[in-house]
Amino acid sequence: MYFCRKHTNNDITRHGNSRTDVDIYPRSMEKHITIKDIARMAGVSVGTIDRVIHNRGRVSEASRAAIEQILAKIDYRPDVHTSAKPHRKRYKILVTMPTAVTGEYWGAIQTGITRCIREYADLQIDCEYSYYNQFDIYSCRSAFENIVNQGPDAVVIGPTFASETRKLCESLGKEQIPYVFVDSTIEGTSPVASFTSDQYACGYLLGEMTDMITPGDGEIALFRPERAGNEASSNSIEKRKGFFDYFRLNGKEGRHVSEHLFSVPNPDETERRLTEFIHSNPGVRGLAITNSRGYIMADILRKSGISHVKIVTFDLTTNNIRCIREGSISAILCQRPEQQGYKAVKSAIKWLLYRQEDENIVHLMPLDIVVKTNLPFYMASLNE
Amino acid sequence: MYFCRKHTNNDITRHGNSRTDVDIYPRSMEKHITIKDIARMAGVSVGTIDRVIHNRGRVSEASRAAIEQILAKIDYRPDVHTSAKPHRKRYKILVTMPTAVTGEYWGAIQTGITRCIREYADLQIDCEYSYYNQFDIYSCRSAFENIVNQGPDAVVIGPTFASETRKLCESLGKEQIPYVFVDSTIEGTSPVASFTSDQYACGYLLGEMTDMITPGDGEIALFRPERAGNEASSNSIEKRKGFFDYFRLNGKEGRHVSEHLFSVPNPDETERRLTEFIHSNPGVRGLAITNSRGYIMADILRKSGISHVKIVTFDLTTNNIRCIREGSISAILCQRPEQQGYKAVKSAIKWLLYRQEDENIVHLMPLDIVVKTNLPFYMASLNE
DNA sequence: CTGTTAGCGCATTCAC
DNA sequence: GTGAATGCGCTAACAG
Repeated sequence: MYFCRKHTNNDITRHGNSRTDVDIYPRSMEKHITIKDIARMAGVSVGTIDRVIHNRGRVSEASRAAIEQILAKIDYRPDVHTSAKPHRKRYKILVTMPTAVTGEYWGAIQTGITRCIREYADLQIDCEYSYYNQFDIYSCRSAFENIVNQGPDAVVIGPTFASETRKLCESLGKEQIPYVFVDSTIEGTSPVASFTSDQYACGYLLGEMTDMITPGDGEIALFRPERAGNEASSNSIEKRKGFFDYFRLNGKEGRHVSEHLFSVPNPDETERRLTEFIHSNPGVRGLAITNSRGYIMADILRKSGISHVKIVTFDLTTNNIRCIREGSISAILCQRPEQQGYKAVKSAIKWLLYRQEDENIVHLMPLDIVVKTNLPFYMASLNE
Repeated sequence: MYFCRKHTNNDITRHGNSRTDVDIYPRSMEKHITIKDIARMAGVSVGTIDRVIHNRGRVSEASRAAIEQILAKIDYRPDVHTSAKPHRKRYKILVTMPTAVTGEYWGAIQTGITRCIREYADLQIDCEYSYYNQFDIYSCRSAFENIVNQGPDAVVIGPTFASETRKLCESLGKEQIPYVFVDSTIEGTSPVASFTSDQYACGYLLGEMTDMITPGDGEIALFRPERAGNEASSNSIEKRKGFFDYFRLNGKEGRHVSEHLFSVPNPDETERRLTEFIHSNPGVRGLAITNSRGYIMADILRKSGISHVKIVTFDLTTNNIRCIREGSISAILCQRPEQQGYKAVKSAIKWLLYRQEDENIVHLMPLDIVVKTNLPFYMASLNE
């Protein structure tokens, strides 16, 4: 593949009363070079150019060398739009991830995915989904086992179980099928790109925000989900580390910070334990929750008539949105799941069309801080 | 113009072990309808179709009616990529705004603009700039007077002076030249789109954030720039209103909030007055600045050895970035200037190419909250 | 191995 | 008023 991209030789021009300290801006005045031009330069036909550009073989070494020569010199960029047309190929992108529920995390990722597919509707792209139960490794395995034989041109993976994912990636690698990750990335694989966020930083920011908004002398409690049986996810561990590092590295040892587990599948017990905790620790003024379940805490506190405890949690889910509007949650940290989905598909498409890979494989999403006032604007921007 | 867009009749399909609560996702399986198809249906030639689609006239009423009939029924969307080719037209987009300085607000807007131009480099688009001095109405006037005679196909306007801008828009309107606004929008004009943020909400959020991070009993001081001579900008007024409304509408009357002016062109006096203010008001724990000059306050306080005062300001300028890294500024509120520039150009291009206007003219940007921890991720995302 | 050519969807002459 | 023909940049099928 030989798609040279030289952004360096844009001419720099000033006009009229223009003044600026911003150095360069492209004016794209140069004539766009076509394969026809290259053919003329090389003294061969367009067919030959096409063959060497796409490594289709059946080209003499002499021609190939000559053509690669000038290809290296010039700034040839194929007109991707006209080139997509002729061969009439439909690309099939397969998405496999935990079941997407509207208003929850994976639902947001899916929203971004569909938006991207829609935006590229001109191109012939099919998108199919294969969901699995993120709490059931067997469900994941059976989903993953059926990926390759569906003959996708590219796969978007929302991973949960590392070993299963690695196995899938290995099969995809053998078949030369490109794949991208959303939400998290798995070591020992070779994705075209992955869109995720720095979990340690998430935890650190959780610490910073909770510290910021919890009145000076108030105690802080960290709540982490209790994983049924198996070990905590690595995400959760990283977050925890970041959270405590914030206090440790910023001279906040004076702040009283405690740590607790809560059970997602068992809300009754959580309610009982939290209520008891709050009553026996009246000095607590800030609650930090490492996942999206902050609304559970908020609802419990509201039912108990407690309003002096600040809550910080993750993800703009329907319930969290409700709570931040009510004022029962103070801040929500978001990792732009829509954008993750959108960008994942976009990078897959770019790879399929132009074999164009990003210079960086891992894309860390920004960590957004959403409070009551900027919520509506933030939400409006998600659909754009 | 007759570019129907019906996203409604996408077929909805489920595959394999797919399960979801997210209702629709487009699969774009349908054959793409071409003008050839329409010609066949209408029993005319493609030329005729083209004429009615583009209102070029020279079509019998009978044909026109028949064609519009089926046009209304079907979901015809022109293949924008191939359609842009043939006429080989270069579009010239003219950008006029206050002088852009790297690392400051308008520099960020320009960054977004150039990024968009670069992204659409396939299309033949020239971009030229005409800067003016935002503090000098004559400079603005002379820049604006030279816009129309440069023969732009579209104009991006970063307005400062309302009346000058209105005059410019009027000329553009006469010439049928489309224009879009960045940063703020001017009443009484008809832009294709405008990208701005809700200034009242900015002020309100400034209030909320300052309140959140200023310890319970600390006093808060609002600082607004003093405009030399002329009245305060409407942006500034809106922000001020939002700021005080936050405290008023959220039962925060107990909080002591004072208001002050500072002079941008006269830093010495500002330093003197601020130092005096801080010393004579030892109860102050939070400073809210309605523009990007928070770093000035931060630097003054740092020089005075004062570290117990939180500062909240606007815009990710070089100086503010430095201060937030140092810890002398606690939070920065951003209105995504890069995205404003990017989207402004994008909407201009879309209009030029497809006459496609957004359903909403005014696009309110999200208000981002940047603190020390999420700063690096936020900055990294700006170039994507 | 290589050149030629027929499309792709659209806009634009240019005859009729 | 209308249709046929040409070109845009590229791929792919087909002759040599």
